[in-house]
Amino acid sequence: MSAKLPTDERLPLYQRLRDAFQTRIASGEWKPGGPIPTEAELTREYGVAIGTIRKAVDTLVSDGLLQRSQGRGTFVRRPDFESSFLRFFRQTSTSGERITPEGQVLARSLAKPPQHVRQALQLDAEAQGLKLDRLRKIDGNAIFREEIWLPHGRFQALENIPLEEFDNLLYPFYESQCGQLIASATETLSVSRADARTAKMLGIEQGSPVVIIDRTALGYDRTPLEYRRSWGSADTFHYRIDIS
Amino acid sequence: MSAKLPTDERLPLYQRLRDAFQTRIASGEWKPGGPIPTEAELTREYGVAIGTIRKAVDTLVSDGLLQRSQGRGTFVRRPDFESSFLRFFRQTSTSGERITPEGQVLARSLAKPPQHVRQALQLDAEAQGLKLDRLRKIDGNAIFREEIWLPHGRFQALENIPLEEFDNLLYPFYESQCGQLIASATETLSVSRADARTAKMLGIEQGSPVVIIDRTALGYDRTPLEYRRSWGSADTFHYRIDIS
DNA sequence: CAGTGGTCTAGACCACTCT
DNA sequence: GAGTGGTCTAGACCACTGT
Repeated sequence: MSAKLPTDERLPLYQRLRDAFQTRIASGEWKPGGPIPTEAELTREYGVAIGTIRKAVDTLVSDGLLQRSQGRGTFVRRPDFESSFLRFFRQTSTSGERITPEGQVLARSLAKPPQHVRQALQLDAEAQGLKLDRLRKIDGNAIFREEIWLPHGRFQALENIPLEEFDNLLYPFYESQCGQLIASATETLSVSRADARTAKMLGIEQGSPVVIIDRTALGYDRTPLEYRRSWGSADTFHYRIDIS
Repeated sequence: MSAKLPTDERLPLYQRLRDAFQTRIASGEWKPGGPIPTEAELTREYGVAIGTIRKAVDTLVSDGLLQRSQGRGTFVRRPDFESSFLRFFRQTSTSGERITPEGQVLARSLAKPPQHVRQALQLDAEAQGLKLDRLRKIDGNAIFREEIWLPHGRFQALENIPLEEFDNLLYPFYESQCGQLIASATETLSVSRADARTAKMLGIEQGSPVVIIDRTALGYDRTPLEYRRSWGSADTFHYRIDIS
C-alpha cells in the first residue's frame, strides 16, 4: 500500500514526505485553493504513522505552501502577493484597508532580455523574452511603474491578447492564460533617483528619490517564471520588519 | 512533582508550557547563551509527556528564542542584531564576509525625549531619556549615523561612563553595564533626503537620498528598552526579502 | 452526526557530542 | 559509554466544520 518515496533514503521520512507533497503541488495534482487528502488517507497511502504525516505537513504549512483548517481539511495555499507588495507603499491618507492598485499594461514587446534578466530567469543567450511595461495606480494616481520580463516559451499565449484585456492582477492571469503558477518570490530593494521616463510616469521630479524593487518569481518547482522591476516614489514608502 | 502552570487553563498544554519557558527566560533564570534543562528533566518537572515538551520548545525555537543542538542540549539564543542590521548596507566591494562596523559614541545627553520616542518607549510625559549620538564606520568610512534614546531609569549606569569606553556593540554592553537584555526588535524603513548634519557626518551631498531605519528594541518580557533612528546613504543600501 | 484537524501520551530506537 | 536531542510509531480523546 505504501507509495514510493523517490528521494534519498538517508533523509528522515518526514522530509521525504515533504518533498513528495511538494512535487504533487508543483505538478498540479494538488491544486491551489483545493484540499489535499486527509491525514488518515495519507497515512494509508504512504504506510507511515499519522504523526509523521503531520510533521511533514507542518513544515509545508510553516513554509506557507499549505494551510490547515480545523474540521475542514488542509488546503494548498494560494499566495497573495499583490497585497504583500502593497504594504511597502502605504498610502498615508487611506483608511488602513487593503487596496489593490489598478494595473495597466502600456506596452508589450518581444526581445532578447538583458544579461541580468537572463540570469534571473535562467535563460540561455538566444532565448526570447516577453516584455511588459505596466503602470500601477490607486485612485487614478500613479504609484509605481513596472517592467516585466517573461520567458517566451511558457508565456506565448500572452503574445496576442489585446493589452486592455490583461487583468488587474497578473498572477491569476498567468494561471488562467498560460497555466503557470507562481508560488514564491525573492525581492531586492534599493534606492535610486528618478530618470526622466520614470519621473514623467510617476508625476515626480527627475532626480528625486525612488525605491526600486527587483522581484524574481518562482513556480512551485522553483523554476523562475517572471522577472519584474518596479519603480516607486520613495516618499510614500514605508516598510516594517520584525527581528529576533 | 508537576510544577504550576499559571496561564489560562483553557489553553493547550504546550502553549502554557511555552509561556512558562518564556517567563523563565525573561526572568533571567535561563540565561542567554546558557542551556535549559534537558527534555527529560522538563518532562519530570512538569509531569507531561516528552512530546508535549518538545512541541513547546519547537515553538520557541521557531520564534528564535531557543536553539537546539543535537547531542549537546537546548540553549537560550542570544539574538544577533548587529550583523542582521548590516545586511541592509551591503558593501559592494567586500568579499562577502560579515563585518561589524565600528561604533563610536560622539555625544551623550539627558533630556525629555520627543513625543514619538516617548510613545515608542512607553514613557510618560515627565520621564527623562538618555540620548546617544553615534557614528558607525567600516574601514574608517562612515556608513550610517544613529540617534539612540534609552529610558533613563534602567540605564542610569551609562550616565557616567566615559564615551570612549562604550563598546563597539551596544547590546552586550547594555547587558554587562545595566543588566538589560535585548530580545527582539521592530524596524521601519523609509527614505528621505540628507539634511546638512547627516550629509556632513556621512560625507555625502545635502539632499541626496538617505535610508532611515527606526528601531524599537524589546526585552524578553517585551518591554521597550531602546529607540534608535539610523541614517545611511541610500547608495549602498540593498535589502532582500523572500515572500511565499 | 460523521469527518476533519488539534492535542496529548508513552515508548522505541537512532545520531550526535563530549569525556 | 553516558547523555543529549532527532525520528518514528500507535493510539486516545478533543474541538471544530459541515450536513
